[in-house]
Amino acid sequence: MSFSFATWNINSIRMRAHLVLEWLKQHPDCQILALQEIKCETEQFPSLFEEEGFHCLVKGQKSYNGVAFISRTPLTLVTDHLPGFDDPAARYIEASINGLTLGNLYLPNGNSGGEAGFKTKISFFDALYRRTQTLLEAGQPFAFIGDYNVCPHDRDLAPGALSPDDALTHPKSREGFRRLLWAGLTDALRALHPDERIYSFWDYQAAAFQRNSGLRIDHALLSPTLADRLEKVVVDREERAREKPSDHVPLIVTVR
DNA sequence: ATGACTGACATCGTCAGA
Repeated sequence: MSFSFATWNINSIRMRAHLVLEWLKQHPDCQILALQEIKCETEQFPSLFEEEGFHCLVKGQKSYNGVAFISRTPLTLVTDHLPGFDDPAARYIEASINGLTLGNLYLPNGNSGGEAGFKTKISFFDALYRRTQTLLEAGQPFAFIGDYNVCPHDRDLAPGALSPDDALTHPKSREGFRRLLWAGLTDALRALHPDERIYSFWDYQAAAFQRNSGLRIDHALLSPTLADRLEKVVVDREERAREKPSDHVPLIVTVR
């Protein structure tokens, strides 16, 4: 018996609700999908999914950001913000389902807003580190899934895809990610595919997908007992070749 | 040196994304 969950930065749920619904129908084994950048207020989240029998938890805001879960079975809201991250942006929602806790996160990009913008990114990492400690102490299996806006290692980006001083490869961003690994979490994709060139994002510009000039910035970090149950990780690259796609593709994790 | 793609908006140029 296995359990699958997925994460997908959708870049506007209102523009791509049909893509998400089709994807859910094509992936009947995926129990729960975490979305980022829904780019709408909570009340504007498409009713389509509940009409189709799905259960949704949404934390939205006007214009930007916003995160949501779409689930085949009922799920329980744990929190709609990251404790200790003092910012009104809708970038985190946490739910429990079948004894598993899932944190759905959208980390700040960190390239805009100057020094303060980058600081916000680092303070999100600090709060996520503290959340990791809290959940580790609670002892339940958990995962943090979402758009981390970090290429953890040089093999996680195509050569030349970013300028050398980009916030996505900044040493402080990478340190924020590595601290979560030091705390005991497992990068699910790298646990099973340590060296493969796998990306989850391709820019809309300059034919980035055609040139495979991509980034691996969408990640699933697993708690120790969940990592022990890890079976499979798939990045659904095909989704980027569709009509009017998101610039990110889904990442699907299967555990026993 | 510039513009490139896309989405949202108290839209028709500007900001944010990564």
